[in-house]
Amino acid sequence: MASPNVLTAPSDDFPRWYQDVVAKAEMADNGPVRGTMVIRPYGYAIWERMQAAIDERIKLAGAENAYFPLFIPQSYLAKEAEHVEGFSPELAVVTHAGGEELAEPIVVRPTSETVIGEFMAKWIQSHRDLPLLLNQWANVVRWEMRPRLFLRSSEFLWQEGHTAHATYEDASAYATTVHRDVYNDFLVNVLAMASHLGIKPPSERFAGAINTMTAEGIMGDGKALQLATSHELGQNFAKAFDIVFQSDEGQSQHCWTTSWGASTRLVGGLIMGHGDENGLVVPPRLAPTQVVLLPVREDDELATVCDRLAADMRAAGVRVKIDAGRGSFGRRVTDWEIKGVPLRVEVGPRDLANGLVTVARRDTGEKLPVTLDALANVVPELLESMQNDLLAASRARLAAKTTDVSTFEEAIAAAETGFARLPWSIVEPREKELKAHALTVRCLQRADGSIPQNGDEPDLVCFVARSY
RNA sequence: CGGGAAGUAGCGCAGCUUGGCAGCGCGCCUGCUUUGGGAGCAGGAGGCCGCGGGUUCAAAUCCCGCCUUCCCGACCA
Repeated sequence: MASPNVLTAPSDDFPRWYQDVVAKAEMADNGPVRGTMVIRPYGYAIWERMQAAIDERIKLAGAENAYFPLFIPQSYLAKEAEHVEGFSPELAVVTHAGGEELAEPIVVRPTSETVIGEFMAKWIQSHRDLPLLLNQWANVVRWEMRPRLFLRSSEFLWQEGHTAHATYEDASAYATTVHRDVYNDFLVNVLAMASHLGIKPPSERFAGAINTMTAEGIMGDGKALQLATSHELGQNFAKAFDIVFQSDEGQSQHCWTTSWGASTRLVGGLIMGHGDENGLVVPPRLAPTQVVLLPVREDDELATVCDRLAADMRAAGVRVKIDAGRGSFGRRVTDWEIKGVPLRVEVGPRDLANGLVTVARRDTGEKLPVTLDALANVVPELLESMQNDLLAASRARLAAKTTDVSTFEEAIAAAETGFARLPWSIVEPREKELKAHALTVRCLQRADGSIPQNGDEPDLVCFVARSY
């Protein structure tokens, strides 16, 4: 595969490998202000495809896109006690504007529950206005002490959904639907990433929520990464912002609200979840470029063949790029491997003499000869197999890195390399002790693996791990 | 924000101890030869030595402050 010294080996120094991939796959650069991120075209193309896939699912779940302001009056944050307490340390606050000190400081949104709550209160009058299902794609700012590209930046991009419902049951069911049909469906069917779905213990809950659902993935170094979250906010924000409706019996009642989000952190999850010693591995359904055609040298005949093959594949719905004459063959191979393009088609005179090209899979490195005429039929099948194999590999990795244990001490040992799964009743009284080992309870599940309604259910199991 | 390390060409680094011409490898540009796993030769361009102040005849080098990056903690999508 790639020559040594192109990338740091992940087994050697995982954080350095991650940075190498981000830099050499041309995903992102650090911005000039600490914690800020410049997302480069290739990284942004991946994010755009994530956005499209998530947005499609959000709309299928019935939510509509809208946009709320970046600037929020500081007083709004203060209306919900837990919310302001949770976010205060991370806020960026504007005190001066227009050359003058502001009478009331303005907060740069860390999340939009408060400002959206204010407008939900205005828009909702009747039970007929419910449910109100909103989503926005936006940037948010949460000041970070220890930033890392994509994983933790002071400004990041995300979608945040905000909904209001007439009853607890409706709100809870909707949050669960989003978690399963938007997030998990995206993770499984597009990102090809297996995760543990569950609820957060109270200590890890979103500030102001009564329940937080999470999808916890496993990274190449055995650390957990929260890939998406959905919150039931109960009536906390409805009471703080007077989001009330008249029921069909004429009673004034507070709504039940939810919020849910997934961010550019998913790009970090993609890198660390699927990447290998040769760089990024992008699942075919996500990949901005699914196939790269590489003529082995600059040559008119090879170029003609590449053009024809590209046209054939595009007609079959495949996203194709041709990379000719940009340096040596080996260099181009390595560059596209680092970028994780699923399939590479090598076009050279030796194969062509036999009517063939060579197709190489990024995930397995496997190469196979394919006839020119068959390529446009074979490629979609290969892409589909690779998509399925990546998901299977992710599931196998998650299973291999999840260890069932039965004591607190065993959990601490097992969490060195991944998830430790054990009864919540064993961990709950000693949860604070985990901190000393840099561990947290990532989520709670029912014994059958399903998502609990709340943390009060008996016989829950928990997953303990190191995390990002 | 606490502890540690570091910032010199696009990237990786040497030079700093003992102050005295700004260096190396890769990349980049031009030309030629090449191209089936990071090509070769020749020529060339590229620097506020992180920023600001101080010491000195003289600072990449010594001193002070700040900024940024990386690692380990505390906080988090």
